[in-house]
Amino acid sequence: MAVTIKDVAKKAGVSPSTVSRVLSNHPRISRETTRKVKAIMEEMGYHSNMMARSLVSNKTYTLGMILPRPAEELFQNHFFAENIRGITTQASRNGYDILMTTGHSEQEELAAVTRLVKGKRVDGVILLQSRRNDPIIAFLKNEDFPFILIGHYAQDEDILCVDNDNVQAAYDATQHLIAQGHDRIGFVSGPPNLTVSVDRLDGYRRALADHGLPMQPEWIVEGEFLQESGYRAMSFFMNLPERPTALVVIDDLVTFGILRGLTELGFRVPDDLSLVSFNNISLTELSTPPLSSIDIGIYQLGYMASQLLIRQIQGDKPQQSRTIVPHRLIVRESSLNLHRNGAERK
Amino acid sequence: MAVTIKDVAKKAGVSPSTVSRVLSNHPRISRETTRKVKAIMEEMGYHSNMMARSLVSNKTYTLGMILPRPAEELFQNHFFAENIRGITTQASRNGYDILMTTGHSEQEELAAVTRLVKGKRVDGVILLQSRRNDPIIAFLKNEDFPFILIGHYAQDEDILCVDNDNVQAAYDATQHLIAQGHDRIGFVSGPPNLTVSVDRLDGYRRALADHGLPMQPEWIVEGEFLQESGYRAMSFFMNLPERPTALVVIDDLVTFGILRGLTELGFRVPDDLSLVSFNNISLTELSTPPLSSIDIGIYQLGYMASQLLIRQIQGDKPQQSRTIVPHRLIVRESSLNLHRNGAERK
DNA sequence: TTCGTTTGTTAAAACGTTTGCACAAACGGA
DNA sequence: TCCGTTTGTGCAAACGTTTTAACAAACGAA
Repeated sequence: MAVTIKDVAKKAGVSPSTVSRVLSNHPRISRETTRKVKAIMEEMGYHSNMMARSLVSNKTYTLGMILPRPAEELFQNHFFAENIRGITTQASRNGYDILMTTGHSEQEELAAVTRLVKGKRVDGVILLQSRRNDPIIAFLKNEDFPFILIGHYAQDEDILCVDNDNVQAAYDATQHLIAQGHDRIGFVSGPPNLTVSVDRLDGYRRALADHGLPMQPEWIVEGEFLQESGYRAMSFFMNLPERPTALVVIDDLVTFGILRGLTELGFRVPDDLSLVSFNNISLTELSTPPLSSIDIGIYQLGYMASQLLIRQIQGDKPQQSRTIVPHRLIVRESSLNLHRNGAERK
Repeated sequence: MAVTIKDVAKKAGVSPSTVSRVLSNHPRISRETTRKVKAIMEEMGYHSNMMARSLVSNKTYTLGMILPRPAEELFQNHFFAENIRGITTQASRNGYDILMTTGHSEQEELAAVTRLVKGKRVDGVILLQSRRNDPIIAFLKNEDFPFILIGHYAQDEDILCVDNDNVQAAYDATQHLIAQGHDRIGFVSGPPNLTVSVDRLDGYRRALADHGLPMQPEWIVEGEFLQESGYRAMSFFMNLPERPTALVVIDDLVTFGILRGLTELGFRVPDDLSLVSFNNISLTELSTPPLSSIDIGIYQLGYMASQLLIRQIQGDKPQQSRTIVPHRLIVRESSLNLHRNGAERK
């Protein structure tokens, strides 16, 4: 049916091996043969069969990726497109494709990875998130299969990963609010089993401590990466006898929930409550008021992950296992102390 | 290295062919043999090598997908995650994976598809968008390779696709505004070479005609699927001596641009200008005011595309080539005539 | 002239499956 | 008892590559 290496060989009057070597730029092939074979490949419309090729070479030029399951999805959503774009851009630049799968339960996810790895469908795997005691990480590590994690794995710091310095990022956010004159700052966190929640909470605590501000345990609220969590956190805070005047929020989406609640109750941002959150998704600048947010370089996280994984596949072991993508605080109206610039708040 | 069918065969005391048949549930294999072989596969941790398998069977159980290029990206962004989620969910339910590639130019995109198709890496292709005279469509059609388009291709109605009835959707949007008492309705369109722009403009025109409202050519503005386009359209409209009182807008993102501009200039929505747009991305309900939008079922578009493509691959030719995913107008504050309910506008 | 080296090519095995064909054993009807 | 059919299994070819080892030819130095 399709044109094979044999067809080309026959027409060119050479052996299949020669054609294969032309394909892989073997140094021992003469200029004349190369020219002739290439011309005939062109003429016959030859394209090499990837399946046959990778069967023998044991390489697929494909990276695997597990899509997050519905539960975590909302968090990933905005993150997602941008992150994937980074991953695929860099991958394709190196001649790699991306293979995506999903699983509808933790078990199915593991089965999917197993299939990709054991079935030799991919050369490496990119993990978009990790849970505590992640069985997928255990499996990949045990198989000694190349993989990279976006984020990091507190239980094993030896794992190749691309991450932000979330402690510092939260520190910066908190410090920014302090600099605006706030001394009653709350924190809206995410699920406590995610490293990202732990890290950011830590940064918040350190900033308070370094500036001699007291830590109020009731000013720390946990939730999901969902709008509703923000809404709930908002009503909790606004019903306290002693309210915070500013919040550091784990995710922009949560902040949208807070904002909506505040608007409904007639509170104003930043006057009644200042807000800084994380991720800097595109909508933060469209909201009213525009939201201050920490840009964590989502595209770059994906981009670097691809790059480092491909390097590792090609045998280029990186020096350190953790690569940090820099973050940047984008100050917008939601945390600007417009009306009482620098003045202390009563 | 890895466990092969031969290893299993040897240990089970049968031939490789028998093992292979156990794998594919061949009817002629005895219950006893099946049991034994499966036990041994389990014990040895056997997983079949996909490359070898698809080399001979000529099937990959993989669907290909080309990511839209940077230029179109912003439009796709919100669309994207949701759409992909639909595609992969349904694909994985049928045992298919998704292979993604990108190209940085039209030529590279075509090369990528060629590689996937000719290299036998995928069983079918999903196209997320189409341009006029799309060379990819021409190629796939010429190769008689299974593919499906999300959207439709005006130049060839015979192509398998999943689409919305965009004419009707725009009709509904326009009619809704008319029902709110508007008789001066403008339209903000997208790039004129995209079918979606043409269809929606058409629906808008028909609705006006059916209700006896005159068409003002200067009330139709073209742009990109970008915020900035909205901003520009807004200043154009608001500077007209005779302004429209409502707009139908091709995409939610464009509406965000309009909204921002209006807010800057001190205009209010819906009082000074009512707005209805398309796609109903998650942020429409978070904006102030919340935006009326036509929900086009992005997830379902992806879901159906997967399903129909897989059916076609498996030889199940569908009756009609075009499948319509229903749309739904979600009315929110941006088009509700709150203060003068039903009253005619002067 | 001789022989070691370089250059260009090929034959054949291997990668891990699937599948058409052959064949033996078991079965069942006459 | 005989023979046609069904049932269960194995042999070997095929899928389209890559790659090792071998070899012939050309070359160049002694």
